[in-house]
Amino acid sequence: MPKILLLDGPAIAYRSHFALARAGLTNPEGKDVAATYGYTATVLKLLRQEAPDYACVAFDTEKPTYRHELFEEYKADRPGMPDELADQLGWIEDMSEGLGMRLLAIDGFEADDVIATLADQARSRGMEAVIATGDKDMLQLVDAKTRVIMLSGWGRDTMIMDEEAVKAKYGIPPGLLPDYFGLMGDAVDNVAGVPGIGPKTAGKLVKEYGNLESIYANLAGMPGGRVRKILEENREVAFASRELVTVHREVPLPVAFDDLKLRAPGGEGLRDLLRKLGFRTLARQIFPEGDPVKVKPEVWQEGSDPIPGASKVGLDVNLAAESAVTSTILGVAACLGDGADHYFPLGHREPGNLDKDGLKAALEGLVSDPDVKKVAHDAKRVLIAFRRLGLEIGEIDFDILLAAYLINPGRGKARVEDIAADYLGEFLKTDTKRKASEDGVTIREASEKCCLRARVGLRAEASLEEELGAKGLEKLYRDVELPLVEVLADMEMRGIKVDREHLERLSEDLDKRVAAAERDAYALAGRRFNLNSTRDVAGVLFDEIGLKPRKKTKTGYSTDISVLTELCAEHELPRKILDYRQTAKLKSGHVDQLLAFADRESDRIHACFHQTVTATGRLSSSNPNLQNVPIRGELGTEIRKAFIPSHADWVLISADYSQIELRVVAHLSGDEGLLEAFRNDRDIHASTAAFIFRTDPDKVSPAMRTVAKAVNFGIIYGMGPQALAKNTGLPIEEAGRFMKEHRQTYPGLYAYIEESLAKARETGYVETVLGRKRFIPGMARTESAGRSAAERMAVNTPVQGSAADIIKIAMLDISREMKTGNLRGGIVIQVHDEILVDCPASEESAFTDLVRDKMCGAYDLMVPLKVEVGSGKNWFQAH
DNA sequence: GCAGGCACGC
DNA sequence: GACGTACGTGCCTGCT
Repeated sequence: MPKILLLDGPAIAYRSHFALARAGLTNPEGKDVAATYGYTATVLKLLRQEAPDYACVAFDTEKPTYRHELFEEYKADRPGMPDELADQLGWIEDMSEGLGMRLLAIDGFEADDVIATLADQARSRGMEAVIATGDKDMLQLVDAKTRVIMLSGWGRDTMIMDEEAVKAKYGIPPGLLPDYFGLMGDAVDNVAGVPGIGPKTAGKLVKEYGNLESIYANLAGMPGGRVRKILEENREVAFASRELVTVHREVPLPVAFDDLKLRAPGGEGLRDLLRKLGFRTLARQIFPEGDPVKVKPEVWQEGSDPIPGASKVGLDVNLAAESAVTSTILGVAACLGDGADHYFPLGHREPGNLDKDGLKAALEGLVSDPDVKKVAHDAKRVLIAFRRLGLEIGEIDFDILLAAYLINPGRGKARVEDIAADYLGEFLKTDTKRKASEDGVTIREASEKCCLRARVGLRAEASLEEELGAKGLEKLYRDVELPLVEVLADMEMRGIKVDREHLERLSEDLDKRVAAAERDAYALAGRRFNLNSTRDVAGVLFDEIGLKPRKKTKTGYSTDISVLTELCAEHELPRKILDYRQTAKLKSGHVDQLLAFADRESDRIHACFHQTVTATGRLSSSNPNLQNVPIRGELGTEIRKAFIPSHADWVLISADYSQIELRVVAHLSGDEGLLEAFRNDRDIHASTAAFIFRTDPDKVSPAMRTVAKAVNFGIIYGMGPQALAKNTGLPIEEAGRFMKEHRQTYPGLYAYIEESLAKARETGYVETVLGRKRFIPGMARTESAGRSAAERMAVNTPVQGSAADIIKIAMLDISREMKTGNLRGGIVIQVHDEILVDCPASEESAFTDLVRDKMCGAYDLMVPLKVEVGSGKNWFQAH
């Protein structure tokens, strides 16, 4: 007989909290995770013990229930949920879903009612139901096929209550329990009951007469004592109390019963969650362990025996620092499919390895055959290192980092250790006491670590490949992401040249401006203070000068840009602080950064472009970050002028997608109005303004366009009226009105948003045009802020991610054609919707056409893709 | 070494 | 009473 397990979420959570709150269980971040731990352990035990086919966890919502409406005092005396527990609810809910169960929380009803409804549905399907709860009211649901597991204190045995057990305990059948509890009342829930009737009398009455109706029907025949009198006087209370303790069995549920089938635990969210919570033991219970990953590195040296070839090689490079392009290559590990682990010490300082050419030749022999399958964690690093060594390696066939990223992009860069834990059930011990620099690390130590990483690649490849297939990510991986590795490697190695003198001048100039702003600020404040310290700044502004604080942060009063801007009207100092911040930030955060990263000889910056970091599929950049180079204002212009072509007779070409995200929105939603606007190449913001202000397109003022732009933009981020109001300076009601107008202007868009949300709730993920998936935990959260955050991600990700898909295809196409055409120029920077090319002036027109064609033709949307191309002697001019 | 506040980009 | 617009990187402070 199929079985459903119905869990009373709040009951298990509370029980875990009170049992374990003092145990001091914290996660690696130091946050209290006790309740979550207890909850998870309890649920795992129940799942193992009951082995259900279906399962559902019910939670209460923040909204009042019908019981509160019936009865004002209901649960009035009950203290609110303790903060430590409330803070963990999101985890508890995510954990429930991760373990394969559906989460249900229905406004207006309690978890009990949801459970009762499902128990009834199970019964009518001839199914067995097991309810885990701490609430005795639930016992009324017990029958031949429905059992209740009463959870008592932690560590104590739970009591399984079937029909017989209920009769044994209360002396009455489960169906009469509401009458019994109604008469008795319940102090905890503020259910009055009939005063003067306790368990004894209630039990006697119900046993003898049955339900309340029968009791009152027989009142006349009762002996005329105290009991009869109080029953007569409290008829209404008796019935009302019974109603309160009776569970509601017809809660409207948003899911079909079949949706409650128990899924396999897992989902990428679960691994993340377990890691974040630090539940290693529980993780091992859920994801069983594999064979340990062990290596016996053989350090290759002059005179070593030749290495027999292998069909598969796991590779890793040992670098002295982060940057693959610029740091010393200490060594390379090559682990053979079914053979030994080899380490090639190419750059260690230890003596005795002078035959670099011999080492390289041996290494190349292992990898140069294109039929040998090469596996690595972070193929880009390996590719760049091999190129710098001058070794032919061809393509790397599998990148476990990239695969793990596509399987779960929400996690960010997965370390080898993470992948080993998730896909091999192995907790690697790779913690090195010393940093992995060449100082103090012996070749022996380095080879162990490096080979271990390479070996994990070989071991994990199969399950990652399988997972890619299972999630429908194979094509995205093979056709887009893996080939993109080489494109990014090219970009990084090429680097972008900067004008060192220009930057140095700028730095000096900024220095003077910073000093001036500092002087003025001290003068206005009447004393010196630390302008970089928000705490100091707040002290001066709010305590000493007496300006009114606008908003708070966790640690004090906020002094961010919006606050200071507002305060400018009242005092001169905020203006100076803003000046100081802007110039100081630009200097240290941008100008000096660029100078520090520019190669001493070539003046080129070889930033890293990361392919496996963002949750949406975008690239990110670091060392330095070239994707947040200032663009606005005089200083933005000056900084962008520092980015120059690599040679005297070369140029920079910048190509920008125009409104790519809104075009993607038009495509995804198929909204008529948006499609029409883009198909006719209208100014989308002006066009929107005409609609929401109900005016002629040619009568749209710049101010109206700005508002429309903010609304259009906000859609992509799931903005609400408050945010719009703040953005535009409009009153909230007006902002709300424009959003409503917007909704009426683009109904298809809003229908699409609803569909996306529904899909995310149902499947737990959202996807882009190329099928890139992001798992969104928290769509079923009961706490509204947490749920809203999840919903915004669900809406934004397909938009941002599809745009990322498209520009990645364009980069691949540009790169391919560049190579077949033997062009000498190449891509040097990507900034989400912009590609920057550095090429000889003689290739300018070829590149201009190439970039435009490939960017426009990257993907067939329902609207055209528009690209703006410019060129010049620096990045500012090219724009 | 790490969290929080802030600011730059899309 | 908290929250309030997606995705990043990196500076600085101030605490441990």
